[in-house]
Amino acid sequence: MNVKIKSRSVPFSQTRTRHASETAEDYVEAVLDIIEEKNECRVLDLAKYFNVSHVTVSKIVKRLDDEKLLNSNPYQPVELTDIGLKLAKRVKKRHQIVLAFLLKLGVDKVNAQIDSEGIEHHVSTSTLNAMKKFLK
Amino acid sequence: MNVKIKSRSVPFSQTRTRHASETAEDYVEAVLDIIEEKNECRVLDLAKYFNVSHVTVSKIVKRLDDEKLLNSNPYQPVELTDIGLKLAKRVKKRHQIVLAFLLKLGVDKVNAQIDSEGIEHHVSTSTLNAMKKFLK
DNA sequence: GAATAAATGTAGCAATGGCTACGGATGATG
DNA sequence: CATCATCCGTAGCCATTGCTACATTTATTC
Repeated sequence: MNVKIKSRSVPFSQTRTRHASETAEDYVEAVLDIIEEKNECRVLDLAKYFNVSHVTVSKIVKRLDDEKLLNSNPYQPVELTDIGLKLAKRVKKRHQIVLAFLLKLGVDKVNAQIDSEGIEHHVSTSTLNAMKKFLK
Repeated sequence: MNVKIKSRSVPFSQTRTRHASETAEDYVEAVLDIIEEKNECRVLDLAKYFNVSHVTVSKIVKRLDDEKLLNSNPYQPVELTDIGLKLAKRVKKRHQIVLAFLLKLGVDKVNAQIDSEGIEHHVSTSTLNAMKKFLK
């Protein structure tokens, strides 16, 4: 009963674009985290957070500034725009749900932490709701 | 005493490298799927599968050939090496577990299918085991 | 206020994953 | 066996995410 090849109407399309969006989500979430902790977010904070060079951060910040998710001025701390803040809060909430879900599922803290960061970008509303239900 | 920023020992490191590995996993799995269905896997089969141009496939196939995951000769079908086959089977199994898990969790078929493809690359052994347990 | 350390920016390179345009190979079919 | 459609490879472009090396700005400290 040969399994039909999954007709991939959308899934794998535009990998590069999708990765760029994931980066945007990771960055706004990180900026929110860092601001909550230190009251400001510098390029170097992000570089440490993601374990990359400040140059990489600088480029991405520039792009996210263009996309109106961040406000950045030369040699100044990075700030979230209203849009960026909304996105960050949404992403952070989703992240927390995924993490809590994995923990309740029985995954150890370290792996739950790591996996939730990778998984969160690939969770549809449908899956997120199923996770929420499970958590109750 | 302010909450420590999650010490990301490894998680976010080497995003580009990580993405390349995910691509490798996706490709060997796809090759296995396609061979099981049509007895051979051509560049164009992969292009349709991933909804990209044959050029993109061609480049990636070349890289995976260099990495000894595939055997490819000009104008010939793509084949899996022993290493590639092992990887493909492992990936496919993991994929199936994630998919079954999402379905049992109550996610609808369409979203479970899509999400499982994104999630599978970010599932540690620990999380995979928790999913297996849940499935029993 | 000048020197210095720290933080950012800029230039320029590589790898990955996209593409279009074009040319060569293979295989059917007349 | 010549033609032609299909398949595949190559050239060359772009964006993203990495990097090192070097320049500039900001902040501190003497």
